[in-house]
Amino acid sequence: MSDQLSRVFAALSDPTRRDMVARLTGGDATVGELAAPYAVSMQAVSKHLKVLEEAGLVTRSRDAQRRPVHLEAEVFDLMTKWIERYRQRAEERYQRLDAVLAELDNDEHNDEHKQGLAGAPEEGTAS
Amino acid sequence: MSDQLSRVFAALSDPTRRDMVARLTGGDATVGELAAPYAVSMQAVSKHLKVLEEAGLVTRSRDAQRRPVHLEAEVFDLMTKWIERYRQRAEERYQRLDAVLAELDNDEHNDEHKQGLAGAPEEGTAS
DNA sequence: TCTTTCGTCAACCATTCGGTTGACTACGAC
DNA sequence: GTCGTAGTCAACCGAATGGTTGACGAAAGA
Repeated sequence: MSDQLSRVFAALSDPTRRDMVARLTGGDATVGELAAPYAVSMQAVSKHLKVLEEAGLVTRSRDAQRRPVHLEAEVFDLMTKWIERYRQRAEERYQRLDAVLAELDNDEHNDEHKQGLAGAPEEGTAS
Repeated sequence: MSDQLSRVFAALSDPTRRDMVARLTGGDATVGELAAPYAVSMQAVSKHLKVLEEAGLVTRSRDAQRRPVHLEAEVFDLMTKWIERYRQRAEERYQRLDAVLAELDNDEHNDEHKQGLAGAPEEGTAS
C-alpha cells in the first residue's frame, strides 16, 4: 500500500468506512456511537477506524475511557488534487480532439501518429 | 465490493492503476503500450485493466488483434461529487464551530448536546 | 474493592488481490 | 498453411482484508 494517496483511496473503497466518514462530517463521535448502526462487532469497527486513521482521514483523542474520533477534512484535498489534475488533462485532450483530427489529416503523409506514451505521468507521491 | 463508487475508489487505490489512468489522459493506448513501463507481465496489466474497466474508468474497443484502452473521464465526477458533498459538510461544521460553542453555552441548562448521529448519512448508491 | 463500560489486542478464518506461469485464441504477414 | 504478434483465460501462490471470538486494560461508579 505504501503511499498515502493509495491508503486514502483504499480506505474509502469500503461502504462502511465511507458511511462513517459521512457521519463524522456531522461531528465527532465515539467508537460505540459509530458502531451502533452496523450489524458488526465493535472490534470490526475499531479495525475500520484504524484504516481511516492510517490514511490520515481521522484522528483520535482521549476522553477518559472514550476515544472520540475526529474527521480530518484536509486529506480530501489530496484526492481532489489528483482527480482534478487528470480530469483536466483528459478534458483538455477531449476538447483538442477536433484540432488533433485536423492535424492528423495534415500529417497523413508523415505516418507516425504516435499517441501511446504521451505526457509525463508523474505520480505525485504527496509532497 | 458491489457498488460502483466502491469499485472506483478501490481501482484507484493501486499506484500502478493510477499511473495507467494518468497516462491514458494523454490518449488511448494498447495493452502492450500500457504494460511497457512496468516490470510485470502483460497478464498482470490485463488484470489491472479489467479492474479499471469494471469500475467504469476505461472502455475497450477492438482493432484487429489490438484492444485499445480508452479513459472514461466522466466517472471522476462520481468521486468528486461524493468528496465535495462531505467536504462541504465538514467545512460548514468547522465554520459553524464558534456559533455552536456559543449555542452550547446558552443551552447549558438543557443538557442534551447530542452530537453523535448527526445529519442524514445517505450513501448515494449512484443514481 | 468489585463491577461495569468503553475500547483495544491477539488469534483465527474465509475471501480477495496482485502477481506468476502455461495454454489458448485471434488476427496479420509470409 | 505456418509463423509471429497481441492479448485473454485458468490455475496457482503468498499477502492483505474484513470479519469473528476471547482475553485484556483503563477509567468511572457501586
